[in-house]
Amino acid sequence: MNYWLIKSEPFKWSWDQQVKKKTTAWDGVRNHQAAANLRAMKKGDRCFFYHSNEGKEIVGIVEIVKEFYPDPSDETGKFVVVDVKAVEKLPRPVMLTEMKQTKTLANMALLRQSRLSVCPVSPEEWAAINRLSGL
DNA sequence: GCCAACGTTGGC
DNA sequence: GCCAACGTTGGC
Repeated sequence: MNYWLIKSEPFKWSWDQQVKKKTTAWDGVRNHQAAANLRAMKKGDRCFFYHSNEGKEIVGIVEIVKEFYPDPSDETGKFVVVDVKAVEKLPRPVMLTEMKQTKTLANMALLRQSRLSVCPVSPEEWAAINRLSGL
């Protein structure tokens, strides 16, 4: 199983909305590197759900329930979506500042490339963040 | 509100 | 194909 992190501005789409709707298409990705990550996702993979701008923290975990297919909101037909389902809320959100202070996480794609909205997470990073959150 | 880091567009 | 100008994201 692979691990990922997906970002959303809570004003546009928040964790609470994700929980309420349960399963949704993760649409609107218009960056090729982020899209490549979406294409690499497999059913059953887990993703951290990160609130950008407002919050700047990981709040929950979602699971990939459907692998990539064309983004209905993209007229060019180049970009894709995956379906994600809310799995669990972190016992305690993990803030960006905490991640920056954690040595194991220094090389995280999230920290190195702040603009990338879909990033890979290594198993070590996944475990370290779970530890920070109290899971 | 500012700015760094990118990505994209368009003139040449 | 290069590069300047511009737009966007997201942290601070």
